[in-house]
Amino acid sequence: MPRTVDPAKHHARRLAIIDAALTCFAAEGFDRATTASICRTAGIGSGTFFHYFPTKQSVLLAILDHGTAETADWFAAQRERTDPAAVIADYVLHTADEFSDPRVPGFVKAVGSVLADPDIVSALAHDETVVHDGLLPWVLAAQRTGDIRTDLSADRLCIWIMVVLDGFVDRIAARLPFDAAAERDQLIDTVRRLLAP
Amino acid sequence: MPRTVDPAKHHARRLAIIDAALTCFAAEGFDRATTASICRTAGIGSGTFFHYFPTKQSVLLAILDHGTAETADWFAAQRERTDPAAVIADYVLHTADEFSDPRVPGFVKAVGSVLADPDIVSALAHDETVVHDGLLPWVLAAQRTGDIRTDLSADRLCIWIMVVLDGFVDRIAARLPFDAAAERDQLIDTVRRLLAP
Amino acid sequence: MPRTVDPAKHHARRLAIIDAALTCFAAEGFDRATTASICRTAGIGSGTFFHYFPTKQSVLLAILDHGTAETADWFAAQRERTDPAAVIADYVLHTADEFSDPRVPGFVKAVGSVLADPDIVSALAHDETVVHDGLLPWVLAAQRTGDIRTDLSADRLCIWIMVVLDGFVDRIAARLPFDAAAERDQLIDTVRRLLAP
Amino acid sequence: MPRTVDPAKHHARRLAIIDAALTCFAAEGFDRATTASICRTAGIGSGTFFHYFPTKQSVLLAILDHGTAETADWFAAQRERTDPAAVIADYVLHTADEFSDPRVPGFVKAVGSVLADPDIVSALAHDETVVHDGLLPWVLAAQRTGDIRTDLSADRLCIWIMVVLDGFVDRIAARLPFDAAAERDQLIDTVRRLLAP
DNA sequence: CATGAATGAGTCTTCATTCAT
DNA sequence: AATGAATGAAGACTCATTCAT
Repeated sequence: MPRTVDPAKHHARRLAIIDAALTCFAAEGFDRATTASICRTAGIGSGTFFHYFPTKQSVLLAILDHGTAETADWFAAQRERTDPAAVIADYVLHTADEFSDPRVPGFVKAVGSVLADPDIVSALAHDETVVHDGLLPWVLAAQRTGDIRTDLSADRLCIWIMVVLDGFVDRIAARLPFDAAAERDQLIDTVRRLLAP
Repeated sequence: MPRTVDPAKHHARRLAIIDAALTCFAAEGFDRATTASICRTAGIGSGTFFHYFPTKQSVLLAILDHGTAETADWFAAQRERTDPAAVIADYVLHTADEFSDPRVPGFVKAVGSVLADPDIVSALAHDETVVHDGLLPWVLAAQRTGDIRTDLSADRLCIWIMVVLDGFVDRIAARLPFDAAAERDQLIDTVRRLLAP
Repeated sequence: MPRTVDPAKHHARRLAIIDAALTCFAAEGFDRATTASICRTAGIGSGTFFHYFPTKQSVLLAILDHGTAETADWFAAQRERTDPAAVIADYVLHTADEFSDPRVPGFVKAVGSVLADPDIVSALAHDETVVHDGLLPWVLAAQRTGDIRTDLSADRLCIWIMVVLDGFVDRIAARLPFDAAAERDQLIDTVRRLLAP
Repeated sequence: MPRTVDPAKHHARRLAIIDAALTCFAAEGFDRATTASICRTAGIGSGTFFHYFPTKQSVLLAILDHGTAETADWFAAQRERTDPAAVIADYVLHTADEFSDPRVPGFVKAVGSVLADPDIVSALAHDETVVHDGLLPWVLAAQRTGDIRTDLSADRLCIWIMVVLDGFVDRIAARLPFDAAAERDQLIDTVRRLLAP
């Protein structure tokens, strides 16, 4: 049965390429990362790369989609929880932990240089939506319980949480003397101060 | 025996090229902005460009140096002031206002994609230092007067102010529904919450 | 102990690939037609293609051989006829009819772009020879009966008939306002004028 | 005055590239001729090529335009002549002579493989129009003087002249034993027979 | 036999940079 | 000083072909 050689293998290799591309984009930026270097990192030939992805840009989109899906999964896993403020705090910490993959901050910067591309922008917008929509019910609930301030709409509070998280990742990416682990506490404290009634 | 026909003209043209490059980098990112497009924007020939700057990268450095110098000037101008908390707040607002030049957020993103370059990193580090050193005495003074918290070192407070500012500029650059003018108040409030004793 | 599961099936599939290749070459030219598109047209996998033909070029040769064989068959079928002038005229019309397969003119053009290849040139030369040798006895006979001119050698008359036919197919391939059906009469008249004593 | 370095030089080099491309296309066909080989033939760097022509295809168009312009010039030069039949005969011989450039027949074949491209088709259509419109008044005049047949419209006679010329060039391109010089007389005789009343 | 995933040589094209004028 | 023509290194992507299953 020589139909599809092995769907699992196909999927695994696709993931391997995505992973290699993430590494390269993070280390060199989108434009400077060559498909050749991605192939070298993934241990494949250039033909294989283009067998899985039609363009260099399309791997970037695949990475973003992958991240968005993971975020959605995370929020789905919280569905049964009852303490909204804790969920919000956990999300902040969860995000901070994701940044402990040393490639993530570099990757975030890399994406910044492709914001001219409408496909990328729309993928990012979708990701923002998923985060925002994931956070919103908990923020609303926390406002209802009086755990957090109500002078700002839940919508804007979500956005400002994301502002602080963005600043945090930027700082890590800058690789200045900034101990991400040590500052984790400060991050959660800052968000708490932001949300305090 | 005048060497250069007109040193003032030389300086003016240099600034014009820097400005054109800022426009192009902001709009297209560093790698995608071509020297040709910078020349077109500046209304000069490519030969002229390389007469003023040896490489494309060198204009980027010039832009960064220019920004750093302006920051230094701003802090120098505050030297006589007496209310440290107000100076800090003014710096935050001053920075937010700089972002009202629609090119700045785009430019910040553009720089993010060149962080592999040591010259750029060192220029950015210098800029950080200038901000940090500009802010530090006022933060120390404000701590001394009891206006702001003292549970965190002045050094780390400076960094966290910059975290929030970085997140703010990211959000503007993302061009999401984020009204920079309207959120200015929220920005200063967030910094106030961050610094509150 | 049958070697191939079914020799007839093998032959049929070979023909199907030849036909698909003819379609693709005609529509896109030899270089621009990809083996992938031939496979798609034939409804087979790329592996199968190379199972039947060792190279893309070899299918082209197979198409040419196929056409040459058909021409030889046509002439073989006339062997018993007695009116040489009519056979010549019929050949002209037969050729014109072959061009009514809309792929033929395009295919002829496609072949034109591979004339650098010695194998192709020799296949074409063989085809020319078959036409020439098929035509020659009838032209000689017609000269003997006085039906056509004798101031030119039979050999050169054959060639000039082919010149006119070539021009005709070119014109069809150009898809200019040239109604092949309507011009059939004109074609036969032109050949008649060419051959008139 | 360093404005335009030298328009004459620019034009000369453009022509040199066109000439080199003609050589390569004729020898290898459009698709197989690489821009690299054109550059080598023209003795320039690849950058220079793309400084003069935006794409490989655009040189092909330039060659076609060049040929069309020469045809138009030829007809313009005949404007004062009074013997229409002689002008027609001269055009046929003029065209045959053009084919004595050994590259022309190969080039004509090369063009055949790009007929999928609308830009090429439209350039060819324009060329056809120029020939047709150049020939038409003389054919009409020759019909009026009774020098040539009138049972076919002047329009169709023009087309059939082109059919014979096309067949002639094909034959030369095939490089079969076909002595173009010797067959020149036969060509003009064939056209005469075609046009005879 | 039939398949399609894997390959890498080869192509067109871009663009920072040089230099004669 | 200012220009823009010339350059060639480098990169994304295509596609004929191979081979394990």
